[in-house]
Amino acid sequence: MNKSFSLSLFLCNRSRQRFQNSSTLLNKRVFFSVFCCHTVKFETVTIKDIARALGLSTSTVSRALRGSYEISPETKKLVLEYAEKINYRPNPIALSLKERKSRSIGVVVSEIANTFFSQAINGIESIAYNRGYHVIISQSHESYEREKVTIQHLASRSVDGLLVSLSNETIDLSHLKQLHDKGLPMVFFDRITDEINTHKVTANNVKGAFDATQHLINKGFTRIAHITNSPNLSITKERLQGYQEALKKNNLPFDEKLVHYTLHGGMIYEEIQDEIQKMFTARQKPDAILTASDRITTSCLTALKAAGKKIPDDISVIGFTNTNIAELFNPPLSAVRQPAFDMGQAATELLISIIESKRPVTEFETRILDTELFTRESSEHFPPTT
Amino acid sequence: MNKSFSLSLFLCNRSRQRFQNSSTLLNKRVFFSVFCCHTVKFETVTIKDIARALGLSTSTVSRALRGSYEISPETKKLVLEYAEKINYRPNPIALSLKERKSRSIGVVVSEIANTFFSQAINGIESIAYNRGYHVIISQSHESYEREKVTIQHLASRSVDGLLVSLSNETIDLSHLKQLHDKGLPMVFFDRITDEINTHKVTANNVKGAFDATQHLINKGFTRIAHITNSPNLSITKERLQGYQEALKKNNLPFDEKLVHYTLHGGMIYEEIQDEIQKMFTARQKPDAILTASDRITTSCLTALKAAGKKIPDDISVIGFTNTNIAELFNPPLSAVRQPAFDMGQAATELLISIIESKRPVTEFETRILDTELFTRESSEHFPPTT
DNA sequence: AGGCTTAAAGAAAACGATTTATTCAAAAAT
DNA sequence: ATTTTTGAATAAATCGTTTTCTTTAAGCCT
Repeated sequence: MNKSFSLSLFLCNRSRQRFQNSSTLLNKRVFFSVFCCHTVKFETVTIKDIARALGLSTSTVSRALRGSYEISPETKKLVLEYAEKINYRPNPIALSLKERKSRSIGVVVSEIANTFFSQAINGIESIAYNRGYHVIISQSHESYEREKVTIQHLASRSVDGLLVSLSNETIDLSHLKQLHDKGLPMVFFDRITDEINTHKVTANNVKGAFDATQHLINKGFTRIAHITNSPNLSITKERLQGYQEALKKNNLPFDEKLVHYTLHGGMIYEEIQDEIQKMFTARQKPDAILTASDRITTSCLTALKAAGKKIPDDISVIGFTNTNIAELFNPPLSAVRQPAFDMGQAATELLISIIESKRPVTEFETRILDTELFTRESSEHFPPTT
Repeated sequence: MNKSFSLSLFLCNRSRQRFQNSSTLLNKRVFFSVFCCHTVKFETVTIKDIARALGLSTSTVSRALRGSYEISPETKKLVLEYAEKINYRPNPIALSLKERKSRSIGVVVSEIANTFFSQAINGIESIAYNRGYHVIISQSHESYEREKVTIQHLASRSVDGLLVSLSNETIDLSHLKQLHDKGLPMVFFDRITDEINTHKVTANNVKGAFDATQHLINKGFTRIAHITNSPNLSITKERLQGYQEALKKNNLPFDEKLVHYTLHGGMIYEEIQDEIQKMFTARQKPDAILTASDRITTSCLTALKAAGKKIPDDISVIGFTNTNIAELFNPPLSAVRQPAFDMGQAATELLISIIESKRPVTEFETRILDTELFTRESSEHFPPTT
């Protein structure tokens, strides 16, 4: 009695819903629009369907599905079996609304097509998927504007946290500060900032640059140029510091003119080309170059080749890059490699720890992971200085 | 004045479109809901707050925000001004629940750290973000199991459509067929299939391989090996076909032993190394190699170098790859380049057209985009055959 | 003046799930 | 024999919006 009543009520609701959908169409083919209402939809099974089919209430079904002690074993079995049979999957959107979280994290990097970032993303993904989070990747393409837009995009309540590596152009951090103040969990990696107090993960750039510079000095180079990102970035400052420390330790003078900043991190080839040009028309030419990032390194090699410069005969090169084909270059490229995968993993673990923390997190850490130096032919000295 | 209102309204609508949600498997959910029920929450302003503050009903506020004619100009102004003041942003999750779509699309590729795919993703992103869709990228790492899991993950009602490039291992397509039958829009790109009737985007692999082979033949090579992906993939068949057609056209015999399949697409270095080994221990050694993908190409070059083979003196190489530093290789690498960015764009446009179609789409197209051939030193013949 | 239209706003249902509060027997305790 | 407890299920509120259905009051006709 009661049962049949609720059934008919349900049917009533169903048909009303269909009607409502159809009315959004401009024409009046009501009967047809039942089948192709508005945009075509993916048909899904809900908890209501199970409840109706078994003559139970939605609350009972919900509890049965999650094994609540309040439900009798027989009912549980019934529900679980039927759910399995009709391949029921909870609607994650409804869950998100209820629980006020989306189980997704946003990642903002300058470019995917960059060996460092794509490896870091693999690290991020490896942790996130295991912990049940989706990863939404977006690129700033080294533009402050695009970074702002894309972060706004992600943040409008659709991600539970953010993994950020700042763009070359970014100076003002208010777009991030605002979100951070509102309580959106975020972790910075690689290109970090002092202005926001949260977890951070970075490579030991000071040591990486120091080691690379020391290596060049050991090989006998004395006028070492440094082509680097924009001065805004943390990695720029850290790498410059390592470079300077190595010079100082070896009593070599620091010449500002040997430091070339590129505001787009090698994304604009002409920018690098110009710097190479300047380098070779200067009165005092460098004998080696330390490049500060993946893109800068490859653009620089391309520009040197275009300018007809031979490596290492005319000039030596060592670069920060995560390519795994440095060996195949002509000549094989000496490189400082960052632990990209591990950095991505560490950043994601830290982020999820904030997201899932039961109380506001106030103690933050900055993890610094070691780089690796690979010396190959591109940093040889001709003639060798034994 | 008026202008600023319509602007804020516009921003409102835009942000509303951007949304993504998570999907989780039933059993996992249980664990997490227990685990993080008191997590710190991102404070947010809702339509209710506005209604309460202004002494209006939520329906009035909702209508005012979207400029309904039913609301008086004064009320509209009041609401819009207040919404602007407290920085109201519609909750995309609630919208998704209501509209039954997430405005997000899922992308499944084998690897991000692959020049072809990262460029294709740039193309995908460029269209998707303009149309107000989030992009969720996931990787199969060439594994059938991971492809299945990740697609299930994406599909459990959290994405509006899927952009798929199949893994090397995939033979059985039932995981995709099932979703397709249920009405989930999907478009295949690069590694496509005949078994599912939908839009597809691919490079002209037949012509690409034909041109590359013809180029090698023109240079005087007669025993051309082909190292390629698993025989399951469409691209494998197409490239093999182009290769065979070129041989046939030039009256060269087709030798099956010269075709080397790799089941993991170069992801496992040893696999390539073994094939190279076989190649050079065979009775009849090849004089040139056509490699069929980015990873295979680089792994192959690494293996040749490790085996002490000089290119092009000992053997010539031309490969499918989208790297933009082919010039920097030793020697500069001849390459067939796919229009990755354009392919990503085309696939995304087609997918969104299905998603937003008012009626079920039954007519599908397969777009075939031309490849480009770049000849460099790696495919020279020594001594030259004039 | 009574009936009709219309403008403007509010109430309530809906999206799909969870959860608190409630009901209703039957069993246990007084 | 009445009250209390318990087991098992349901009703209803909630999450934030949209949208259909009502209501209210003012303005307009005869």
